[in-house]
Formats: sequence, C-alpha cells, structure tokens
Amino acid sequence: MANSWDLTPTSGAFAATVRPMSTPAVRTRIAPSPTGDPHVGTAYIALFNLCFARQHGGQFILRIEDTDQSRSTPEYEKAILDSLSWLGLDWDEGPDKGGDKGPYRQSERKDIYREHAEILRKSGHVFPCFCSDERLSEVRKAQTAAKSSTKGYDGHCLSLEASEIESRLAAGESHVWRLNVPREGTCEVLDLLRDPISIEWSTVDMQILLKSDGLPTYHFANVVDDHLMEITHVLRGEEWISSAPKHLLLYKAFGWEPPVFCHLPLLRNPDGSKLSKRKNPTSIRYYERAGILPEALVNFLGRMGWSMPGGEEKFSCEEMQKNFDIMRVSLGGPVFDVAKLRWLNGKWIREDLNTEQFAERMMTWAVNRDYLLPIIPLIHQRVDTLADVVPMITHFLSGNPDLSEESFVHKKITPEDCKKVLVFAGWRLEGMADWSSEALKERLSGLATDMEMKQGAMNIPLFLALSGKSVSTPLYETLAILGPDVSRVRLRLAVDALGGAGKKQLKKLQKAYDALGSKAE
RNA sequence: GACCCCAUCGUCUAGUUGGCCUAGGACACUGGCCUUUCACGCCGGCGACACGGGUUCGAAUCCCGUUGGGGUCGCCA
Repeated sequence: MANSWDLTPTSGAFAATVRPMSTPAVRTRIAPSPTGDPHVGTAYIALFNLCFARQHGGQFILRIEDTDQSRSTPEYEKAILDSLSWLGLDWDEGPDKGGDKGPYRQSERKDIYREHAEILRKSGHVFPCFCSDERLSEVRKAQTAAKSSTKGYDGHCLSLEASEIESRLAAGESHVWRLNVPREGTCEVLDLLRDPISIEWSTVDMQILLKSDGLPTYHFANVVDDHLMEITHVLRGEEWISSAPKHLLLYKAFGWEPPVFCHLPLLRNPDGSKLSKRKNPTSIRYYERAGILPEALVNFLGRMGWSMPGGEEKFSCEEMQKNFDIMRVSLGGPVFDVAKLRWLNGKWIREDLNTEQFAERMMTWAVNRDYLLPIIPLIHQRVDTLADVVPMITHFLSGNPDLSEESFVHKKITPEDCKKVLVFAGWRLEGMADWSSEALKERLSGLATDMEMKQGAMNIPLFLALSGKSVSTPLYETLAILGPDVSRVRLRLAVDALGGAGKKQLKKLQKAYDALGSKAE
C-alpha cells in the first residue's frame, strides 16, 4: 500500500503547452508573504506567472500568505502590493481587487482550513502531535549527533493510543496537526522543465499542517487555496522542489488533481548563493529609490533565466507576454548583476524617454512636493540662500556615496571604531517594521552610551555612510527619509569600504555586541 | 552530513529534432573612431562548451561517472 501512491499529476508535461479547449483556462498566482520588504525575487516569480497566464489567455491571481501572525504586517502587505503595481505586474484577482474565489488573504480563510483539516483528520491523513519544543529539539540534536541520514519528526505521537489522544484533546492540551507521511516508497514529482524527480518518502518530514495557534502552515494553506482558487499551473522557486512531495500527498489525500508544477531557478548573489539582502539589495523599493525605471527592472528580471526568441536584450512586459514560452527557461541560477541592470536602465532612459517624459520621471521620482516636504525642515535653519539647499541634500537625490578607507579618517574616532559602530548600528536596525524617526531614535540613541562613546563621535561614521560627508542632516530623520532599504545598503557599503567584516571579525563583534547587554534583537 | 536540482566566456545568455559551431549576441574589461570635455553611438580586442569515459561516420548537444555550484532538512514562507 505504501507503494501505491500514484501521484502522476495531470497528463504530463504537455498539459501546459497544449491545453485542450475542454480543460479550464490557465490560472497562475503569486503568493507573497507580507513578512518583509517587497523582494525582487517575488517580482521575478510574479512576472513569469503573469506572462505564462496571459500567454494562454488565462488569469493571474495575487494571494497574501499571512499565516505567520507574528511576522506579517499590513504595512508590508501594502508595500508588496504597491511595489508590484509600480512594476506594472497587474493581477486579475487579489485582496484589493476581489474576485469570486476569495478571500485572497489567508488570515481570512481560517474556517476553510479548519474544515479541510477535519476532512484529513477523518481520513487519517493527519494526526495530532503533542510534543514540546524541547523534545523536538532534543530529537533533532540526537539525530545530528548520530549523523542520522534522516532528520525530522520521529513519529512519536503517531503511536499514541486513540483513547489517550481523545482525552488529551478533550483536556485542551496544546497540539499541532501533522501530515501522515508514508515511510516507504518513492514520490515522483513532475516538473514542466525537468525529468521526473524521484524522492523517497522516508526523506520527507511529517510536516506540521496546523500550528498550535490553529493557523495552517504554508504547505497546507497553499494546497487548499491553489485548489479552491483553481490554480492550474504553479510556477515557483526551485527551493520548493524538496517539499513538493508533501504537497502532492495532500492533493492525493483530498482526491484533487494537482496543478502542473514548474520550478524556476533562483536568483543568485554574485557569489552564487541564493539572493539575500545580506549580500545584495533585494528590496524592490531600493531599486526604485536608486533611480531604476520599473520597465527596466521588469525587463531585467525577464532576462533572468529567459530569453526572447530573437535574442533581443531590451523588451517590454507586453512584448515578453506576447513571446513568452516557458520552454525557453534555462535552469542555471542567474546572478543578479546590478551592473547589467544599470546598463539596461540607461538604455530605457536614452531610447524611450523624450525630454518632457524625462522631466516628468524626475518629478515623480523625487523632485516633487511630497518627497521634498519632510526634507526641508532638516535644512531650513541652515541655509542662507535657496542655492545652498541642493548641496546639503544630495544624499537624498543621488546614488550611494563613494567611500574609501580614507573617508573614515577623523580626529574624533578611529576607522576601527567606525566599522564597529556601523556593524552595531546595522544590527540594532534589523527587523524594524516601524521606520519612523521616533522609532529609530529609540533604537539607536542608547548605542553610544552602551558603547561608552560620545554621540558626536558615533554619528560620524553613520553620517559618512549615509551621506558621504561627516556632517549632514539630522541622523534619525535622514534614516527615516532614506528608508530601510537604502539605509541598510549604505551601512553595509560603508563597512565594505572599511575592508568589510569577515566571519571571524563578525563573530568577535557579535560577542562585543552581546556584551553591551542591550535590547538587541 | 543526507536528499534533490543544476553545469557554455568573470556575468546574462544563443545553441534545444546531434553535423550549417574554427560556439553567436549582450554586460563588464580593453584598443580605436566620433567629439570643445565626459557620456552616448560606432568599429575592433580579450574571453567559455567543468573533467573523464562511452554511443555515433560525427557531440556543447545523447548516456554513465567524477568534480563543482546551489537548494532543502522550522509551529517561516
């Protein structure tokens, strides 16, 4: 029986390319999680889903995956919607647009998940697990120590007596629901772009489907929603391949036909690892602030892993949709090369903007009332003529400052301390959802005292990092206006200018940082 | 470490039914032209089929192995 998992989805690879008229129209989706700044990787996956859907005359849906209550915020959700809109990646159905398959926000679908969990409970595909965090981490530790090839949940609660389960549930004991994964046989995952992938069930974890807060995890909500929203093709990042068996198992358990899967290569840092904000700016808003045109960014993302049949470098989103062919996706992970993005952006500026449009773009980008208004109070009392303004605010209108080690030579602080301040400040600013000047002040003001350093000295490297000058507009307001994306990148660039911080040094700094006894996160 | 994915210039890629590939284009780098400067633009240069076995008359293209890179192994997605 364990071997009888016939999980062959649809009719194979041709289903996507030659979908007969009788089958439902193509429906794809992007399902971002509002737990951070809008990521270029989200835009990249969204673009391919959009092009694929449009190419087949189908719909593209936006769904918010906010089941992680502790990290999801409405601000991030708005930022993601705004950024995708800015890029022109428009969706047909979504939390803001509505549609007849809603709601499109997972936190508003709790009842749906509960009902579906009940179905699986009755069919025995899920089981309650009462294990504590402590026990789980011990199991994990033991597995690591034993160099066990299989890691993950050991199936402890699977062997509980029915009567015991009933009484513990009745007593209201905290528990989660796990997926009952077979321990034998293999699962075959079909992918539009590669040969069938065989994965042993024994290597698949008994995934938690329903958390103790009653909310589903990604794996569960995702399958239920994709089915209910009639998603026909799932184009997602390669990182999901290893959890595809769980998803397939869920479709099987519900008796549903799974969508066609297509795992796209992951965007990479210059060193080849998965694109991450530690090593590369990843926020869409950063690129917007850096003066990248939305059409150029979309064009560039379209060049990642895909090429026009005619080999064109520059093309619009419409042209991409018209010429899109999923089979032209190449599987090697593309490096997000900012230098090439710049060139492409320049090409769009030179070739597609006339003088008037260029001026308009400058105005919508930064030379406008809304952008200038919060900046004026910072320089108002310091200027004698209007002509004094621009030199004082260039850091709000230019790219990142050009810094070298010499930039940090100052009588009030040594370059080594500069680096320390920059790294520590970066850590203090991590994970801040509220990026107002007040919140920033609260976070940063204690740092100088903690480091037994004068505020004046501490500000020098920060000013340098943010503006390229050791004297600049007030710190917290400057950070607030620059925003988290630009600010973080500039702090990192400044550390790099100081020779960067290697693993060893970071470890040492971390130790010193922890010793501050601060309210670090 | 286990499992899985991937593999053409430093980077993005063309090449997809094996011969038209002495491997094409673009970014970056570089030489020159244009030009009052710089940039743009134009012309040129540098530069890759990871390695080893097969299959074949013939392989970047197919198969196997090795190596390398990446991903996953959370009550995150």
